[in-house]
Amino acid sequence: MEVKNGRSISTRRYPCEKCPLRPLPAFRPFTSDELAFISQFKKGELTVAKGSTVLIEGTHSAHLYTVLFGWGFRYKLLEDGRRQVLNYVMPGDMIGLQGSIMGEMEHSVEALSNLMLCVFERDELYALYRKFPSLAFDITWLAAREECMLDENLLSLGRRTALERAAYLLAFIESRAASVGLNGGKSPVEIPITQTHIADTLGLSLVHTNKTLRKLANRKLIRWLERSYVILEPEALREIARWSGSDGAPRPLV
Amino acid sequence: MEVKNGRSISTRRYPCEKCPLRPLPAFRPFTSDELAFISQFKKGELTVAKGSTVLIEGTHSAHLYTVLFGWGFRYKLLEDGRRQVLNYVMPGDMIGLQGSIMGEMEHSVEALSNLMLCVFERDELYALYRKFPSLAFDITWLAAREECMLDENLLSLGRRTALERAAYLLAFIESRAASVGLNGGKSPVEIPITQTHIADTLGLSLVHTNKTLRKLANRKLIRWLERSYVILEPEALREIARWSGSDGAPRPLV
DNA sequence: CGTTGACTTGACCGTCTTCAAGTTTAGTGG
DNA sequence: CCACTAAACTTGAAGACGGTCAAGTCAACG
Repeated sequence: MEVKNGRSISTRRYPCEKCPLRPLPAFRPFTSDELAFISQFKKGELTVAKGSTVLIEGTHSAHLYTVLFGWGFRYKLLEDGRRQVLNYVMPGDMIGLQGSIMGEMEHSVEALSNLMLCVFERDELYALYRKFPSLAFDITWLAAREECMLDENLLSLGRRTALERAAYLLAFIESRAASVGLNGGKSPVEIPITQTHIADTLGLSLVHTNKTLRKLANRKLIRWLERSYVILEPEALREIARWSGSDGAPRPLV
Repeated sequence: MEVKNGRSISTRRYPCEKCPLRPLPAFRPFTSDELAFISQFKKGELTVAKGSTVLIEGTHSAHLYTVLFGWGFRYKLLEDGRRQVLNYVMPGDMIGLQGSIMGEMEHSVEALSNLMLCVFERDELYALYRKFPSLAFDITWLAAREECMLDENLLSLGRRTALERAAYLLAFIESRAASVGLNGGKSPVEIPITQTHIADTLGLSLVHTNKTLRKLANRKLIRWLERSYVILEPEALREIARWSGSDGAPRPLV
């Protein structure tokens, strides 16, 4: 095993046939043909340490990844350092697709926890399109889903108040995390992010974010716990944000 | 010709072989095979009158469109009527893909000018994936491009000031419009939107948007002209927004 | 045991919102 | 052709929401 920059490439501990994600109800069932193709499409596993950067804005990447375990986030920077978190990445999410298709990464990705990724070759993506149209369709599906999430985030930043935004963000992350078993069996989901991350997601200052989260905590909708948030009442948060929630229909997993 | 709700379906005045968009340098060249397939994929043309709604959030659509002429915008609403404009659509942009793939539309689309659309059948999309992997790849390309634009818009809403946001938005629209000849040959691009649209895009109030645009107009970077804005100095706007601009590499057109 | 990163809290200030009252322009019907 | 209306834009004033500044506490870490 090779270790560098908080990254290490391991042998394949999780063959696709024994993928821990695939059996979850959140994902659509796959045919054995599809599974066999994905299995040879997958080149290995990459472990990224908490806090290190997976992909960097402005660079080219020879790889494409799917998250197997852990949390991360996508972000962009302004020249003077202002940072905007665009979305969070969780198990089942593909990262690096935009860079694979358009050439250069337009955003960066950082690990919020230790992260395990399935590694694919960018150069083989086109072969997938030629040989497995159903998987190609799935990849477009994933891109459309990401677009949907970004649309909702834009609505949030543009038109929701600070309290609504915070409620939306936490309810949103909770629902995604719960659907892929990120709570690890425990019922209230625990999100490993700092208030700085939340502030950079909501487009608010750190100070104001702190005061806003306190309001939610005072109402006992969330709880603070050693550098992470626990979501106690996702339903109440959704109501504050006036968010109906996402549909939860099974989605593809590549 | 049938007319209903400001919509009319015409015979095919623009066969794909004589597509006015395709020769533009903004689009990648296509093989004759691809062109032939797209030509039979296209079912007709739809004309939508300025101000009418093309697609509605929460509904299912049997169609998928590509914009041939004109301007429009995608938006989402909050229950109480707050509106967020997500992005603008211009010639060469595909609309309704998200709904075609995921079933239900998660946003609405409205025409800013009279709009002419190429109409495709949602049900034939999968056949395209089976028969023309190169076009399937192109569709993913377009989805990735949309994602890129949304990321930049999120950065803008979250981390740019009102003046920077306005400058970014106008420079952004200008560069997209210019690349597809929406200026109609005239050098400064004229954007047919109201200040209400701009406000709903920037996440600002109408009053503050008005005052912010005035600052840009006072510096002679933009000019107001009969219910539309003229962009005089895109370069200066980009500098205010600290935006480097998009790459301008040829993109696919389906 | 000093340093660092994360969180907290209060005070003050400015950007942006809201309210209110206008003007101008385009469209409509008498 | 003109009065009427609605939509879009404009402007000023007051106030709220959120930002910035400053000075803390606390836990983890070498």
